[in-house]
Amino acid sequence: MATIEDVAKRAGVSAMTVSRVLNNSGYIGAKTREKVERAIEELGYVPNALARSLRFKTTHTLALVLTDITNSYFTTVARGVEDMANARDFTVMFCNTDESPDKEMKYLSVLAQKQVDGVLLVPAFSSPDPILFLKARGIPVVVLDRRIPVIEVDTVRTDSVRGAYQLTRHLLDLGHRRIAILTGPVEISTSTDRVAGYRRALSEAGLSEADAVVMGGAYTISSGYQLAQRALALKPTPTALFAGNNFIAIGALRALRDAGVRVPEEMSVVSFDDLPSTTVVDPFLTVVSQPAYAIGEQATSRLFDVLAGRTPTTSLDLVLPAEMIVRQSSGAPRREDPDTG
Amino acid sequence: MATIEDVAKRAGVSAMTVSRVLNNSGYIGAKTREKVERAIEELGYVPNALARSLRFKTTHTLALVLTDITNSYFTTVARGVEDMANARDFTVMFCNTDESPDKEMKYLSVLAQKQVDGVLLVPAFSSPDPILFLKARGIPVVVLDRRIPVIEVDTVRTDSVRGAYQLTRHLLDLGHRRIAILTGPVEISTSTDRVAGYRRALSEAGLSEADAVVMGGAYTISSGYQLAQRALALKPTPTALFAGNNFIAIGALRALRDAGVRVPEEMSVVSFDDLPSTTVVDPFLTVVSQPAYAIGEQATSRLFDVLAGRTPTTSLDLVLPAEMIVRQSSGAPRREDPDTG
DNA sequence: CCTGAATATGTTAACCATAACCTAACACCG
DNA sequence: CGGTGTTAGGTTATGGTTAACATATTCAGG
Repeated sequence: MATIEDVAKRAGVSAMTVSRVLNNSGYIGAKTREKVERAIEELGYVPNALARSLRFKTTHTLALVLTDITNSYFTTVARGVEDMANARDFTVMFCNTDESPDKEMKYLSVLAQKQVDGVLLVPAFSSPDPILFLKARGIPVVVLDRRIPVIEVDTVRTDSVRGAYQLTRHLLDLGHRRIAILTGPVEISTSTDRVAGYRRALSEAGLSEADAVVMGGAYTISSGYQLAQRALALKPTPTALFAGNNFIAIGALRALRDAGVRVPEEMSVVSFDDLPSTTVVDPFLTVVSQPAYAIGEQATSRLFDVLAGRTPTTSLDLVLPAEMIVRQSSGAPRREDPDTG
Repeated sequence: MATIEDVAKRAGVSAMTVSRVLNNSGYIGAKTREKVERAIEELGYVPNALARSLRFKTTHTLALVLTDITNSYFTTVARGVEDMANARDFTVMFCNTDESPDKEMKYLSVLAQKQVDGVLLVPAFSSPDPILFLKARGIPVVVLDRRIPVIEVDTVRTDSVRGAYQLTRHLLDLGHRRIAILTGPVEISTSTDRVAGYRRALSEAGLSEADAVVMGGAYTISSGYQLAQRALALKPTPTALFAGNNFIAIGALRALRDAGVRVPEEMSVVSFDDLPSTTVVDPFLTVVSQPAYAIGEQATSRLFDVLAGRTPTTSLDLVLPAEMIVRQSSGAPRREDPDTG
């Protein structure tokens, strides 16, 4: 790779003159400019961004640290981040933590070393440590998707409470009274928020604490499968299942298929998170759809505000609304005596 | 962010001594080491990778340039790349080109500036220019998914010819004789290869050139929808559709649904690319499944070989086999006089 | 013809980390 | 006790770019 010095030699000028041509700064004679431009062309020179970054203390690079890019929800978030970053001539590094706090910290350390200008973080865990680590090193962070309790940090997320409330309310309106919620890890805010919305809807409908059926597992297909199996074994059996995310929904639907339980005739199913429209011919699942792309965009936009020094005194907690989409997987419960399993 | 000089001052030693502690090189007294380690701890110091990279001419960073991370196939490729890179302590920058050669070149220029150690490229177009650009700057490239004609470059891809042959053969074995292939842009090697495999199967089955129904569009859902509509309007109407990728398959299935054509009773459908198992409850589509994760892994592994100087004289063209999975979307054609539409 | 502003280009130092080289103290040997 | 090797640490220069400063040329106006 040619350096600015190589270009300078070839053009018969000093490196500084080449720099001026490159950055259009200061005075440059017309002939000199031409000579320099020719030399740049001939050598295929591109400036070394490392050297620039070392001087200017900015790398024009962001990092997106998430749990698993393979989850279509995060894929879309990532796309929103990348588009917004690209529009400002930033590039994005991406890192999968697989929900491992260890992997997360390792990545954050590497990212700090690589001097990224900012980090977009989907925390693996509800610990303030990763945030503190970044703040201690002056690296701006925006947390996506999940809340981090205790600590002050910019956050962009979906209104899980309201989304869960809406879905539960929808089921209640259809006549369901025994609704099981199959949710992710209890330590993660999305889980607790969705359970909170679910409980709120139940209590508003006059149901008691005892009517709530909360089953916690992980945000995975296999967990969804197992939770649904356990829900089917309950007496009285729930008439509706509320899946805490798309993976749990897929797992639950498979469990129902394997158990020969028809949806929605024998069991209604609703889910937080839609399935990607690019992989489904005929959307069937009643869902609350998260504004994944917008979350990526908004979080990145906030990060740029912080980078530009446009930082209001208070930290942001941007809560975007989810959209409920009623489809065929939810219907009225079967007409039976509601008190017999 | 603290620098090595800050640490040195705090520990009362020179920067070089700190460097020796960090890299475990040279002699260090036990007390000195302790003092330095304490200072590092207290300041939360992490070494500046930019400065190191500037000296060592390696950034431990790769770039993955692809068309759209939102396509589940590429998401999985990306995951394969990231896992392999992470195992060697490399980070990955990702870039969506949206099949635009312009965007692609802009990204490559930025990546060259940022001194990435290597590029994994899913080319937007069958032009050698991007490869030449990188090679001129001494940046190793591995091309994924698609062939680039004319030029010598390492490539890792699926055996499109054979995969398409298998799918076509499968339809022929079921008794289909009028099979339409709905494919992507004719300039992209995956399209031409899949059409080639399709044609080979037809001709082996004793069908003539005139029996081939090749319809080219784009690798998008809307293109799949339109192509299927046009296929339905043909006389004689095909009895089977071969979708060139997953998006085309989804579009085609939607067109069939909207036209009230049942699959597989009235129309068999097969597809190159599977749909992600994480979004489908009950896989239905007969497909050839690409080893997406392995493609990402293998390509990255090859890149590391090149970086390590383990470069055989000849360039690699690694062609991984696709796996045919027969499901319910393909069946025997309806028993009619095969010569009347 | 001289002065000062405008134009054009070069030199030095800094960003941060470290390889290569250099200095100094000490232990051990004959 | 001088010589030599080991241990422990510092100094300088380098990597590529550019801000700040310095120098040199040109030109207009008095």
